This record gives sequence, structure tokens and C-alpha cells, in this order.
Amino acid sequence: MTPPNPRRRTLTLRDVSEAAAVSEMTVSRVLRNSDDVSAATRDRVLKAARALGYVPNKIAGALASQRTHLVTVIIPSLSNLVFPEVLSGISAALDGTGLQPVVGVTNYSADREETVLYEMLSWRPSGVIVAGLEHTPAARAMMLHSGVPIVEIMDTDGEAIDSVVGISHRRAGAEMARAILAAGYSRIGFLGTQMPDDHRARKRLEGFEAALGEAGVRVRAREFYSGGSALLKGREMTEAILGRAPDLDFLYYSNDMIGAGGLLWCQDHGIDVPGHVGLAGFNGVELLDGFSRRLATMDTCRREIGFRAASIIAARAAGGPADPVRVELEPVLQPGDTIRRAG
Amino acid sequence: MTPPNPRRRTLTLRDVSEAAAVSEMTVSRVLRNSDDVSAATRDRVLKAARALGYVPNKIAGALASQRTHLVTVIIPSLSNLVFPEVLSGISAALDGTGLQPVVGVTNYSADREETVLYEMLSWRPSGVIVAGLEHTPAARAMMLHSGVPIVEIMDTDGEAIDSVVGISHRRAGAEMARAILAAGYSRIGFLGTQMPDDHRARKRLEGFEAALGEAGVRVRAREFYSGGSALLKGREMTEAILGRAPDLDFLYYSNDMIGAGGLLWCQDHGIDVPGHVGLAGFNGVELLDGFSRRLATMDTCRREIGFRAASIIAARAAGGPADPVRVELEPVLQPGDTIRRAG
DNA sequence: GTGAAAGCGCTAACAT
DNA sequence: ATGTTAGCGCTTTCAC
Repeated sequence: MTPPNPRRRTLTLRDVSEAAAVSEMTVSRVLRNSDDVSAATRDRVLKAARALGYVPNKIAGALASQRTHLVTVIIPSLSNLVFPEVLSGISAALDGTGLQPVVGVTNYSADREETVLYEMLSWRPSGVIVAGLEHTPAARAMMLHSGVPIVEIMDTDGEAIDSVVGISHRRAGAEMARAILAAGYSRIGFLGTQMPDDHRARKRLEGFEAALGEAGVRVRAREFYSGGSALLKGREMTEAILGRAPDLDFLYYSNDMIGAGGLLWCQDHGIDVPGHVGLAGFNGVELLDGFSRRLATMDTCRREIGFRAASIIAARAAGGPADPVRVELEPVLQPGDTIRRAG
Repeated sequence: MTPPNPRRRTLTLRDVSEAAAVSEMTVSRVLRNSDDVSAATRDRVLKAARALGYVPNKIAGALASQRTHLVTVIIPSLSNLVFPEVLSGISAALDGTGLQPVVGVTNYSADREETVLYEMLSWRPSGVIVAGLEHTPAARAMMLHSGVPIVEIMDTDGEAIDSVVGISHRRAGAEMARAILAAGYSRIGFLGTQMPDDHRARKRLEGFEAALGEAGVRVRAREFYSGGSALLKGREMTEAILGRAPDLDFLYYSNDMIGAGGLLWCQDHGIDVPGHVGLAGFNGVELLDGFSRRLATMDTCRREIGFRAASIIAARAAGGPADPVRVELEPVLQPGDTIRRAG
């Protein structure tokens, strides 16, 4: 004697409008918090909607209104700690604007970026935030013609499609090189990732080498890796590079995690850091705050980058001017405990 | 003498259909790889679409076809390492199915979960994957009536809405307790997060205490934290708990990161681990593979959980049976180097 | 293998 | 303050 399935199709505005005895249009207005509805009707409608368990269909809404409240965010990875931090800045900026971030991941592949971008753009977002300035020609074209604000983030070394928020990785690398030289190190090794599409790491190294070059110094040894636990890789690479080039007095890592692995290895092997060997990483990840010795690094303002980028999109969505914005932030050198005090 | 803005509105099927001199319907068929189109027309259409830079409007498509290819994924956090791992399993399972994950983050708040869920469901996804079994009544109701497959993940201790894939955190806690007792420890402290909505951590502790209780042992001291760098918090809490209760011989941490912080603190302070104090965490995060000593932990099969959950959705989307699936995985105890060998 | 008509569930724009 | 009408850009269905 159970009642027959009370309803199978999902509810529409019409159902609510019938239940509340008003037009669909009025229901629509109430549900979008439009101004011009009397308190009484509003109440009746909300009650009816809640009672029925109505969930609006944003697909129909978006088609009719020609706008979504989605912001596309395209990043290389989620396991690289750095990007969740950017996302948190984006969320913070979007909170309360009615805009919602939708994340796509490229795995550091330009082709995959193109695919993801195409998928995402076909949902007609209100804006796009994408990591990096390097894209396939097709991806660039899509963004140029999308008609929505595009913000490229993380990197400012190159030509932007529309707006940019980031740091100059070339300058960051150069600055670190100068700090290392100023501290009196001169036999320098580099340890990094082997990823052709990680342009920021590449630019950092270029800037680093250029600045060393100005002082007549060159990188004496390099070690690359890909995949695996970064901390562990940092250990292994450190052992390897010091095995091959025992006279090195400084190791520059392309990110903090491998740098931390190197630091642990040195500690385990009784190597005097920063006396015998100095170490530095890149990013300033908070995660490492618990280590007994603080790795020298460069904070890259990830949260702020996300926040500023999302703010640009939000401002445009709110009807602000469509002029390209360019924000270059200053990464902050954090000497930590693994680089000798200069002088 | 620049040409006037060649086109402002975004392109539609009609534009492609005119360019290729076929009906909109044929274009639609080509773009969806439908079967019945001659190779010649297909070619002409694709060429035209590419030349124009046409990007289909999925909003219109979804409205007309009454289906999206979106899978909603709702997780508490992205900075907790564990969830990106789940996501990677989900992506792997969805790859090639035409389904696309869309992530929402709740920050461990049930209310926020309800909001996010409402937003997401209003996009009419093909399925929902949500972390945990505890939801607000309204959220539960929404999922029950959504008409799409729901998979609750991570936890199996409770009643599911539809399908579940996870581990029993109660049993995981109990198993760890038994391993600790078997290794001969008996003066046990617990260190964890103070988050009312982290039900899995709560269940783990419950299971842990229940199993200790069976042996007549109780937890002698507790220490809680919230926010901040987990590694650093682990250090601070370890110092605090051992200050208050110096006779403890085992510290059980509710996650690996604070456990690792504790391990570092012990190392820095010359405390014999696991002789004087044993340590264990939870999750089995790969990140820690680079530490000199491996923290005892319990691997929770996060990638597999994501993979299995997404596979359930994919199977249903492909027309499979709609029966609820229940998958309980076995977490694996990894004794590492921080717990004495039993016996 | 291709096309024409109808309509998915909303909202913009205009009444009233 | 509320209602009416006409689409948004696709896909479904049915014709040919």
C-alpha cells in the first residue's frame, strides 16, 4: 500500500509556480533575489520551493540569460601544493561575488591544456584564469576570441593575451644567484625537474645562470628528475650530485620540496649547512615550516596571485572596464638557515 | 585601414552550417561524432568549424539533450594532500569516458557542503561523489531526490544514501591500537585536529579507544590543534604533550603530517624512537617517503577509492544497473621505523 | 545520409 | 508588483 512513485521527472519552475499560485516569472524573480517582489509572495514562493525540494536548472538559466557564473581555472597540477594555494586565493576573492571557480588540470602538458580549455570554454564561463604564458597557438586563439576576460597567472616573462598577475621568474632566479654570490659561494650546482613544459622552472634557471654569468660564474653540475616523491628525489639527487662533484659549495633546487629532501640528506650525513654547503629552494611553501632548519627560499605570493587574478575577473563580471591589467609582484627572498649571512 | 571588427557575437552551429553548406543538424551530428554522416560532409564541416574557430555551446547542448557529462566531486579541502590523491584516482577512471569531474570544496563544514551541493546539482551532473557519510538533512534529501548516482567515499561507518567506497575508520583506529599494544606500549597519548565536522578522525579515535579499552588501557593525554602548518603543529603539540605527560611511551597522531612534525621534534631532541617513545600517524602520504625514518602509518588507498567511486558513476552513465554498490577497502598497516617490532 | 520542426527550462524585455 | 511573449543554441524525433 505504498503510494505510487510520487514524481519522477525533476521539478521545474512551473511546478513551483503552480504550488505557489504565481507566474513562473515571479518564481524566477524570487529565486534570483530580484528586488521587485512583495514580501508576501516571496515568502509563499520560497516555502513552496523548499517544500517541493526544487533545485533550479542553471543550464536553462544560463542559456536564457547568456551568462554563467563560472570562472575557469586551469592549472598544471593539484599535487604540487603551490596550486591549491593559488586556488585558495581565488576562492577568497570570488566568495560573495556569486562567481564559482571550476578547476581544470593539465599535468604540465600544453596539448592537454588546449583540450581542457576547449571543454571549459564550451561552458561559456565568465572568465578564465590560466597558469603560464605559454600555450599552443590554438589555445591562444581560443582565448583571444572567447570574448571573456583572460588572466594568465604565475609568470610575467612574456606576452600576455589579456591580463597577467605573477612574478618574473627570470628575475627571481637572478636575484637568488646574486644572493648566493654575495654570501661568498661560487661552486654552484643546480637540481631541478625535467619537464619541457615547465616554463617557469626553465626561466628561473635562465635568470639564475645569466646573473651568475655576469660575475663570471657558471653552474658546475646539474641533476634532473621527474615523478616520484619530491622529498625522496631531493635526497637521491643531492647524494648523486655531491658524489659526482664533491667540491660544490652551493645547491640551488628548483623547488622547496626537493630542496628539503636535500637538507634532510645533508643533516643525516653530518654535512655542515650552510658552512660547507649552502642550499636554497623556491616557492616558500608553508609546509616546511616545521623543519628544524629553514631552507632558504623565495616566497612567490601564490595566494595573492590567485586573489588578484580572481579580483580582475570579478571586477569585469560586475561591469568594470575591460582594460588589460598587469600586476607584477615581488617575490621575497627568505634566507632561512641554509645560506651564510652575506658580508 | 584595419578591417572592421569581423564578428562580435560568439559563433553558433548556424554559422558553421552556412560555411559548410549543410543543415545545422548535420553539423551537430558531425561534431558529436555521430555515425550517419558521409566522410565528405564530415570533412567539410570539420574544416569549416576549425576555420571559424567554433566552440560548441555545451549549455544549449545540455539543455536540449537533458544530460551533462559532469561529475560533481565534493571534498573537504585541497590542501590536505589526501584529496588531490583521491582526485587523481577519479580523473584516471573518468579519462576516456567523456565524463568530466567538477570539484567543490567544503572546508570541513556541513553547511558549506549543503550550499556547494545545491550549486552543483543545479548543473544537473551525471553523478555525485562526496566525501563522508555525514550531511545536513537537507543535503541528504537533495541527494536522495537528485535522480543521479551518488557515491559517498572515504568512510564506510554509517548508512549510505546510494553507493559507498571507503574504509572503516573505526576499524582502522582499532587495528592501530592493537598493533601498538602488541608492540608492548601502554602509556598512550593522542594528538589530533579539533574539527567538529571531521567525522573520520573522530571515528578513528573512537575505534582506537575502544580497542585499547578492551585491553584495559586508556588514552592518558590528548592534544588538539586547528589550522597552521601541520608539521609545525606536530612539533609544538609533541613538545606540549610530553611536557605535560613525560611518561608517555606512545604518541598516536590523527594524520601523517603532524606525526612527521612529532618525529622531527623527537629527532632534534635526541629522543629514542621507537625505543623510548613510539609514534604512528595515519594516511600513508607518499610525501614523507623522503624522511630518514619512516613514520608508522596506515595506508588508506586514496587513489583506489577515487578510482572505484568514479568507475561506479561511469558504469551507470553508460547505462549499467542502478543498484547501490558497497566497497569496503582494507587499509594497510605500515609499521615503518617508529614502532617497536612486536614480540 | 540529410533536413525540418518542436521544444529543453529558463530569463529579457516588454506589458499591465 | 506581477504577467506575457519570445527566444537562448542546441538535440530529439520524425520525415524524406
